[in-house]
Formats: sequence, C-alpha cells, structure tokens
Amino acid sequence: MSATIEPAEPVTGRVIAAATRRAVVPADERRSAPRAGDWQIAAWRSFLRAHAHVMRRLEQDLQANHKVSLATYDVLVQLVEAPEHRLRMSELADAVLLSRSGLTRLVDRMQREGLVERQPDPYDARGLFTVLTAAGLAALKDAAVVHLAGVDELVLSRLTEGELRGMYELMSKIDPLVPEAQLPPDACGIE
Amino acid sequence: MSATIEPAEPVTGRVIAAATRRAVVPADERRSAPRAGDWQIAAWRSFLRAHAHVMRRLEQDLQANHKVSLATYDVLVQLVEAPEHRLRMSELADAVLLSRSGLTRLVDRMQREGLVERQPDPYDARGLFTVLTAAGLAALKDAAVVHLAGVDELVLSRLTEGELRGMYELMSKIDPLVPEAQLPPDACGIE
DNA sequence: GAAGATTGATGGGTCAATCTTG
DNA sequence: CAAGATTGACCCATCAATCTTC
Repeated sequence: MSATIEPAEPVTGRVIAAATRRAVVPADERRSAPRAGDWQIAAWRSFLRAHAHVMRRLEQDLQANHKVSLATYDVLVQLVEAPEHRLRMSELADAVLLSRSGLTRLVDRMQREGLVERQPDPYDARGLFTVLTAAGLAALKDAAVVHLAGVDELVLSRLTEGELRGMYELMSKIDPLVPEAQLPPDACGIE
Repeated sequence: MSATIEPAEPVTGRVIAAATRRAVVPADERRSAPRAGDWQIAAWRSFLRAHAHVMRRLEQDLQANHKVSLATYDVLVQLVEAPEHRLRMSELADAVLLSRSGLTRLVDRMQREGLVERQPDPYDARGLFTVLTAAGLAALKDAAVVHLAGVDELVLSRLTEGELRGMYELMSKIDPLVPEAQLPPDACGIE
C-alpha cells in the first residue's frame, strides 16, 4: 500500500522514565519498584521500541504485498499447522490471543474473502470448525515468503546464533508460560 | 476492572513456524529467509509472547486502578518530561507513535477528563500546545506507582543486571534507531 | 503551496447480552 | 444451568479530505 512509515501502535515511552519517577513518585513509595532505575527503564524502553519498530514493518509488508493483516496471517498459520487444517472457533481464538467475539468477526471477514470456511462439528452441534480453503492456503503460501523474509531481515539476520539463544532465554524468564516446546538443545542447523 | 485475564492483542504465532514453512514455501524460495529455521523462529515467537504477556498485564493494572489507558499514560509521561509540561500536538504524536488524527482524538478525550488542556502557540497561530493540568499530574503520580511496580514485577525483577544489559544490546541491534541516549556505561546504582 | 490540526468514513477490536445446544 | 458462538453497542485507531495559517 503506501510506502509511508506511519505509526501503528503507541508504544514509545509507555513507561515512565526514571527522571520522571523521581519527580513524581514520593520517595517513600519508591520501594515498590526498587529496580526501576534509570538504565533499567532504558532497557525496558528499548524492548518496547524494538517491538513497535518490527511489528510496524511486518504489518506494512504484509498489507502492501498481499492485503493480508497480521491477524489474518496468524489465523492462516494456526490453521495450516492444525490437523486437517481446521480448528474450533474457541481453540483458534485462544491460539491467536483474540477474544471470542473478535475472532468471530475476523473469521467473518476471512470467509467473505474465501480464505476459510465454517464447518459444523458432527459430534457437538454447538461447535464450529474453521477450516482452511484452497484459496486460504494459496494466500498463506504467498504471504509466508514475504513475511519470513521480513522477520529474517528485521530480526534474525541482525543477531548471531548465540544472541538468538540469549533472547530466547531472556524472554522465557519474562513469560513463564514458555511457548510450545523448549528450544531444542542443539538444533543449530541453520537450514 | 475485571480480574479476568482477557487477550488484548493477537500475537501468538504471527510468525509462521518452520514446520509450516517447509510445507508451504517452495524450496527454491527458501533462500529468501535463510535463517528462519525451527529454533530461530522459536526465539522470535518467544519475543512476541513475552511482549503480549507483559503488555496485557500492564494495561489491566492501569485500567483497574486508575481507569487510565496505556496510551493516555504515555501522553502524561511525555508531557511531564517536557519543558513546561507542554508539547506541540505533532511532537506529541511522534513521541507516542500515534498518527496525527489519532492523537487529536486522544487529547480530546483527555481534555474532557481534565487531564490536559490546549494552548495556542503565540508564535505560530497554526500550532497548539497540549499542556498538562494539575489533575493530569495527579493522575500520573497515582498511575506511575502502579505502573512502575508492574514493570518491576513483570520484567525488571526477573532479570539480573547483566541480563538487562544484554536485552538492551539485543534490542539496539534490532531497532537501529536506538532511544534517546546510549545506556550509561556504568550507571549501575540500582537505586 | 506547505504545515499544523481537525473531521468524516471506515476497519478492527472489546465487553455484555443473547441464542442454541449439551 | 454451562459451553460455544454470535450480535449490538461502543472504543480507539487509521487514512483521506478539509480548514486555517504561514
């Protein structure tokens, strides 16, 4: 679409700077955040910035090349990875971290575009499956090339193998619910 | 507000898994993302998950305790850090990574709540300053305590000093436009 | 005409209430 | 009644067009 770099998400200084903090938080309350010193906050801010930076670019790349949003892309990925290319609405909602209603509407749109279909669950008439269509798979194939290239360019290629491992370690400490599996101990075969 | 942990942002597997990739991307195109192997992607996903996890909690904390959104909080922080507690609309928009129109509406709301005011610029009648009110400063003081405690609990306290430095290094490599200043070389005084 | 800011139309999300089926 | 899914009302962001002032 447009080549302009337009902000997509407000993130910058969502954290109060330590300077601000000293000015604003009474000294006796500072114990509540004992580690939030100047440069710790700088580290945290760098995290927010990096995230915003990368996500903005990825979203743009996808939209520009395939008119697919990241949310849509995420759904396509979840479906293609699922057995029989289908998932219950609720499961899908959990997988892409969307509310039920949010997912309903997203699937509505995707169905309109022919990327997915809804299938009743024969064993439980309350439930519905969202199933990937041929068009959906094709769209994913298209988008994946662009998207992966983006992730590679913006993130992976900028870090060494060891740094990537380091990042994984750090993130695991921040998010206790570590993703699916542990990082394979020595799956270093870069391709 | 509600204590429920509800998803706020779709992020999970926004990146195609390497398994998917092999199934979906023709072998001769894989060169375009040569480093996007299985565990590199795992590292990238951990980044997305950690971000979603933390932001969700921070947003909830703020909303629950002070009915302030992260975007609003961000504006308050930018203003309190600015000279004379005021900033031009455009500057503010850039600072919080919002579009001009997005900021106009956000400031509208904040003004309605009495957190900020608009001041004409005497030197350029086209421009407006957004200026922090006493109520805005008070709200910030309140919110900052909660927010900083959250950042501390969810991120800072989980990482050692060295790990925090490491994170800063990694993020700087991902986002070339490193924040304001470099990390002070030896500002290790944790309080 | 260009820059600062706002407005109108629209996309995409949330919660709370609802309908249907187990 | 509980669970799965949807709908209605609303919030918050974007872009494109507009108005005002330089």
